[in-house]
Amino acid sequence: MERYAKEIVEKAVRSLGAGQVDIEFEVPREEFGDLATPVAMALSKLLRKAPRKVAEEIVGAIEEKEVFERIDIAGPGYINFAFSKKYLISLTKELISLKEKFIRRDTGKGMRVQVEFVSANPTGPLHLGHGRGAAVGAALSNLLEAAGYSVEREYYINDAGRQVKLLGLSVFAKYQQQLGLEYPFPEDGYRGAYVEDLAGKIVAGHGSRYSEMSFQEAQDFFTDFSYKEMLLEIEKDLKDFGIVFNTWQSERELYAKHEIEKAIDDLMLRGRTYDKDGALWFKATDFGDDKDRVIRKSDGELTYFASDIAYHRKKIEKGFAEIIDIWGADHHGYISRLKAVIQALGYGPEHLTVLLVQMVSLLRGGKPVQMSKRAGEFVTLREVMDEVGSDTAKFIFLTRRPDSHLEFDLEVAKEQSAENPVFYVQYANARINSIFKNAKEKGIDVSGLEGSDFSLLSAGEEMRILKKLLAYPRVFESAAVSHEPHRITFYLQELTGLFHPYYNKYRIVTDETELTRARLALCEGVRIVLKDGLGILGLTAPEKM
RNA sequence: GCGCCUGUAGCUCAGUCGGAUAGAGCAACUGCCUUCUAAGCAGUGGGCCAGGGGUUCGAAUCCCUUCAGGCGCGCCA
Repeated sequence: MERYAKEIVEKAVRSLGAGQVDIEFEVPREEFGDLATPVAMALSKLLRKAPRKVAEEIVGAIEEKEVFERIDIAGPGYINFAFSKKYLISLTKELISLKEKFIRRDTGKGMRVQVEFVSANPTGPLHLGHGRGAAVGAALSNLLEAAGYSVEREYYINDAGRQVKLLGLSVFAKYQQQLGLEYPFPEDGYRGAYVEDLAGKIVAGHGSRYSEMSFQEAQDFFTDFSYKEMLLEIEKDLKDFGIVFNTWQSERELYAKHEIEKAIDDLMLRGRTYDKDGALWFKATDFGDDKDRVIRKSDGELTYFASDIAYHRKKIEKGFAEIIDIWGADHHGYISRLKAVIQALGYGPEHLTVLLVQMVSLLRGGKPVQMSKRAGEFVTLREVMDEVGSDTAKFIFLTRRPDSHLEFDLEVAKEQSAENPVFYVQYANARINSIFKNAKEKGIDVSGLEGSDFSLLSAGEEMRILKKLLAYPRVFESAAVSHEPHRITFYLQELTGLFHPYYNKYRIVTDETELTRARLALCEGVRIVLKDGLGILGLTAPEKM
């Protein structure tokens, strides 16, 4: 509904000869109307006329008067629009018959986008911070896909570095110890209970077969076994959390397919590297990074950054129009060097978007829970899923801006469970479902509701719901372009915040068949939008609660 | 020391790229179930938008600065 209003106002402004102006709309407080624009105030300086005078001229130039019930000039120079009921009804009918097609404008036009998220090292189970990244990444992917982009959801597996080897060593040490042998546990080894479990599995499966070996001899087996087990667990956790990936990119594979050398050669050919002190450096400072970065150390080992270069080069080669990386905020220092890589490879820095998801501090009953993967102290995503439920956890993650710090109090999340906003939203869907069931039992025809007589909807609550429904495309669109799924979450709470009181005050299914059908149509609209929003957020839409 | 993020109701958080009287949930208190689901509804209270300067018709929002919290600054991964 905003799109059309915008065209109308744009036309009017143009006819005043004001040239190209970006027309902003906002949704004002109800008594002012449905849409408002401060454009006259912005123009007043340009045209050197009083804002209210400009507003009058704009209003005078508007031709499509029948769309609006009234157009007012108010305050310092706002133009407030109130749509005519007839226009609102025609749009609502479209919503009900066209469903998603009405909601979505094809902004993406099939452009390919990759969203990489979670990408936790397979050296331990996923913890709560990964859960936040997963919820946000999945929701963003869904959002972009719905907006017409072709989205690839990728998980990058760090299966090549020192960390997985350290996991292997940790398990090896526990294995020896479980067999009653002396073996020093590595200083900075992984200490979680899952390391014992991995060792136990090897003892159970292979007995003392590796007890006489040095780690040197056994490391391939221990490392591979351990990280692959962890990866299986991670995959299962994500699956149970309702997160789907399309591709899993292994770091080892980059090595195996010589992608690393190719990438380094590429940068060398482009003249973006140099040798110093026996090491190979990338000239990150050419593209605004603070310092140059080492690709190959003087001992010949490649750095982790070398893999990152190859990995991002591969993303580019796959031909994505935009690459989105979702990282924990503790990695923010790496943005500039990777943007430098993108540019060194000949692309604009905007080709890569890094979305930072801020840290999650975990509390239990107001007291902080220390999180350290190495020390084995952490609360896993699995535990949180079991304790508070996936939908609740996701909802908590998705009611915050990704870049705001999050305090996740397990006790509060559990206590609130009964009163949790997620249920409030889902409950509306269940309720509507129940209403339809009731209507069918009473023998009411619930098909072809877009053809019902909407003019029978006269209550203020009904018009308010209707307008809220029609505002959804705007919310959806803005959430997609700004990469902020949480806007959907808040919107759904507002929508259901209108629906529940309405339900409570009015009876939907009555003896008056036509009125019933009109109200059912309104419910149908709510249901369409609710399901769409919940789906994007990756939440279930239960039919019964 | 430098860089990034954050500071809004008792708590957890929104605030539509500068707009009208700053919002929601939770917590607290008072009422509502013979009627489509009470995971609901009606109502009450609650704020120097961390502090201070500036920019302009107009600032929670932009700039400067101070304070507080978090994170990051390796030939680590």
